[in-house]
Amino acid sequence: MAKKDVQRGKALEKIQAHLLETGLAETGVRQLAAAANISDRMLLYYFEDKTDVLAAALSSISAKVVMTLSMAVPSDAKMSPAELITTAAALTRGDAMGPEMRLFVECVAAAARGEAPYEAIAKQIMEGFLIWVDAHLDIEDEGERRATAAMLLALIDGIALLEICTDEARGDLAVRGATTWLD
Amino acid sequence: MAKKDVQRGKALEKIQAHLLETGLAETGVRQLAAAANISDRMLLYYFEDKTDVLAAALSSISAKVVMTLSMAVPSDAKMSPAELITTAAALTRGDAMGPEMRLFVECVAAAARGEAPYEAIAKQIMEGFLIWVDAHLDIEDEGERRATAAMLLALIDGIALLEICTDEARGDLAVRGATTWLD
DNA sequence: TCCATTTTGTAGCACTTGCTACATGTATAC
DNA sequence: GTATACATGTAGCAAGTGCTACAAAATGGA
Repeated sequence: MAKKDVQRGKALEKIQAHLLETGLAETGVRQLAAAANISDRMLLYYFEDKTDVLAAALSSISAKVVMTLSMAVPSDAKMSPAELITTAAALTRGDAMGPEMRLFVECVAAAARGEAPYEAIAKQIMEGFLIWVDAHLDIEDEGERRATAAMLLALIDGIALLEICTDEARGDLAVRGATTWLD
Repeated sequence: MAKKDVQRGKALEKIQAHLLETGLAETGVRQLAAAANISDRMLLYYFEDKTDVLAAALSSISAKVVMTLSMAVPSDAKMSPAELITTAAALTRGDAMGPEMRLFVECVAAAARGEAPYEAIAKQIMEGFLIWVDAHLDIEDEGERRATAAMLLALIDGIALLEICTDEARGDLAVRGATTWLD
């Protein structure tokens, strides 16, 4: 029994790396199994079914994202919207979390069409982000803070979207625009 | 020859409606054909292949989106960022353009994984939006206007994303946050 | 009318999909 | 050692994929 769990864990890690590399394009059981260096037969021995594999992998990635965010900034740090956007942009853009953001967008899209594990995952990441933003906003009034947090979250996600289908320069531009206006 | 084109046009319109209803979830040739009330054999008689069908349908939808945007606002109207966000939110959210926005997000996600017709379409819609935003921004300095436009575009897209995977209330909140800060 | 072209249906191919039945190997408990 | 549970390979199924070959029908021009 122990061995199964260990092997399952190893497979899961390789599959996470695979998803971060290739997105949701290659998520067939045979492809996932190949990424984990095992047979599809074994993949479905370690996991209930394909949905179970994806849910586990994506959930783990989402947890790491939230962890990364909270580790990167002292938990009691409070910032202005402009500072927060700058910080968030530095974290989410570029190589560090770029793949995660792309994967996240694909999850949202998959969630939009109601596919099985994606809806929950997309929501999970979104909420995690929102809590992080809210927690570091230097705004007393709760109503205003929540509205600002929602706006900043949308902005961060939107910049990711913008970069996916145009280029990095557009992202830079958007960040610059945000910092000037949100000061 | 004429008949083929006419039938092709009819099929195309039904397929557009189908895509707006169901997103990119049901894009098999048989499913697209069913949506157009023809046999798959005929669909591939009217169009080169599946990619051709989707490219034609999505391209047409994207053109309509751009048209809707430009029709909704006088071409010489200039607005502050806050006014523009309010206007854009009113247009893109809700029943009027909601389906289009959802479809757009799915296109971006598909583009992220490099699938055939989606990359071009996503870019096309994004650029159309950007031009529209830029054209109605009441900002003299070109550099500042372009940065602000990119930021607003990201914000609009981000709000769409936010609404897809949480709910409408979050979108409201984000719009409120945006209008207070961008004034 | 006859011929050529366009339009349409039937059937199917080669491939991928998620998943499973069955058998065999291997380790562990007694 | 033998029984029992776990682990893993081989093979394959039923359904779905995009697409096409072939032939019959409809259409139009001479």
